[in-house]
Amino acid sequence: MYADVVFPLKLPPLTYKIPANAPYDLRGKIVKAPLMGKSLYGLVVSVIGSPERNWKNIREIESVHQRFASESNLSLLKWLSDYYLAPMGTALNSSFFEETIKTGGSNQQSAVRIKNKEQKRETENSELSLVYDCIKEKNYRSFLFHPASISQELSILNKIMGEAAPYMHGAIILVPEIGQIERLLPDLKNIFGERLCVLHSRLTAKKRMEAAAQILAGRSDVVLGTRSAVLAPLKNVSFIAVTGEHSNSYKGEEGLRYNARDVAVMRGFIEKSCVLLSSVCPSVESIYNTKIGKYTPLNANRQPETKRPRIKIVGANRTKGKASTIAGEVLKEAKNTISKKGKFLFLINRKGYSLIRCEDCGHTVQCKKCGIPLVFYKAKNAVKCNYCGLEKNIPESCEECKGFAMKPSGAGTEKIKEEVEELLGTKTLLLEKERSLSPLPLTPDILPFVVGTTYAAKKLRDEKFDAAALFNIDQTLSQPDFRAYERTFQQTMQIAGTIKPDGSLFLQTWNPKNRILRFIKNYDFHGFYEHELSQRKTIDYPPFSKIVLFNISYKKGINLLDDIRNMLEAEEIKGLEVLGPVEIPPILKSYPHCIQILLKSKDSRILHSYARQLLNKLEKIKDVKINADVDPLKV
DNA sequence: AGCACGCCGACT
DNA sequence: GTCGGCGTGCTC
Repeated sequence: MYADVVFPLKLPPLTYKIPANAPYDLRGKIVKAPLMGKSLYGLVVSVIGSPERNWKNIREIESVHQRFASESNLSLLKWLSDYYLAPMGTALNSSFFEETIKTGGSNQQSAVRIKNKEQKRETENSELSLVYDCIKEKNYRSFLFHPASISQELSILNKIMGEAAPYMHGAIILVPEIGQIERLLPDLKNIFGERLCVLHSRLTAKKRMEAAAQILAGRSDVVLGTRSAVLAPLKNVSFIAVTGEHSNSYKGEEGLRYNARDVAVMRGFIEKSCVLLSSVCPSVESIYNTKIGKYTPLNANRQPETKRPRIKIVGANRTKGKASTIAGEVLKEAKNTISKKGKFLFLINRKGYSLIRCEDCGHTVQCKKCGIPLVFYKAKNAVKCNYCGLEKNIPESCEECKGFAMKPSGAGTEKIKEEVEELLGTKTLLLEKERSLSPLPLTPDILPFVVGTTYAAKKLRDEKFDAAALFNIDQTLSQPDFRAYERTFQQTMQIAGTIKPDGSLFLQTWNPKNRILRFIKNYDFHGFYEHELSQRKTIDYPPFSKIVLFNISYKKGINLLDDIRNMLEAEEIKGLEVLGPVEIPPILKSYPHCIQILLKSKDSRILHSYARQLLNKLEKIKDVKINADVDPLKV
């Protein structure tokens, strides 16, 4: 008998001989086996009668250890590897396997103690009884809850957890960012006590190991954490919550590029658990999934419309020359706010002072290597590439038309700061990612004006402002990505959430008539989703199709582009659309060239089988690095 | 992940 | 001439 063993390395399962005296049920157990002259821990994923191929030297498993994976865990592992086009070892590596091995693997199972607080139960005739039933009876079902506010989102979650605690066996609660763990921790600690453990990427190796050991030993069966916690090594899972389900943070950009929200749904399906997705601004994709019956909407629990800040669309100053970037109406409101000792937030998603543009031909100075605009920093009197770090003097003449009319154009945080200080006679606090590392010099009581990127908005989430102005909404809307409108809508809703309910949010734009801005202004979720879905349908983009993005990084350009084009054209597959190949700016250092291919199909099986084939072919080419991204966020 | 092999720069 | 840098490839 032979066993397929997966190691936590970038490798597919490897075949080993099972020693005669080995226990019978090896599947899911940890074994020690020789690999490259060393002895390594791996996971048995299947037991087979004979090896798949005649390997020259099949070696024997050295020792058998504790169980790591249940049947469900193995199914999930397999799915992760298939779906995200990664070797199984990569999937295992993301699944707390190393942490388990290093703890020495305590094997004893202590019974889960359930705090059985007798709480008065109002007869629940709301939709929530669907959720409770689903948890109690171990049925798979995914729900989508669209609360009116973050506090409502969290209070529903607490209510469910409190109610279902006695019959919940295994639960995962996901938050998009580490900072949001704090908000849920006290209440969950109160409900679950010792059953609760926290899991996120910034835990020390030791703490992560401790958490893994607690979970594996069955002492912890409720896990609160970020993205990676969706793969917590729980034996049973009866409830998975994904808060802020629209968040981009759930998608990984390296290693196994999984989307924790989608993994949550799949894990729920495999484990027969209740999955609750929630967001104050759900993703278009999730809304679509409620429309096709994949998710069950929870509408009745949405509170009646709460008061929200007024959103005002303001046209940008059209007069050329001396006119300020900040529109008169915004300035007036800012003055008004400061006179009342209120707090005003200026937001612009561009660092530095401005860009440099040729007034003759309209060309913007760009980084030749990265193909993105160079940012002008006034204090340094230099332009800088925020991507590769290149810094140089402002070019005297235009590289396109050779003219000499190079002028600052557009605005960044520095320029807004300069204008605010000049026009309102007040100091401002500049809050940017690199500039002010924690602890923040946060004194908005003294400095009512804060200028920053949207990073500032995140940092200041719990700081309620009387009013805010957003300057770069046109740029966000016009990003060359099919999700640009969705992101703009979500970001703006998020910013609106940081303003007092009776306050105002100003959106300064060159196109006040833009349809998306109307949806935003009116908090018209329904209208926005309908509009966006119809747009996506006409161009056949997600959620009406599935996509996989390939990045092929390579060193020296013999005609790889032509080779790949020929390779793709050789076989045309029905129901599959191939966009590219196109040259794009390099993404890996030491690989000066990059080619991109986008695969798109309505049928995810066609898409995946072709993507896997293509990946195998591309990996055979020498001196290339292939990166496959399934369900990419940025296209 | 580690470990071997291989191809260009610094140097006893 | 060699030593050694890391960049690349392989592991049943």
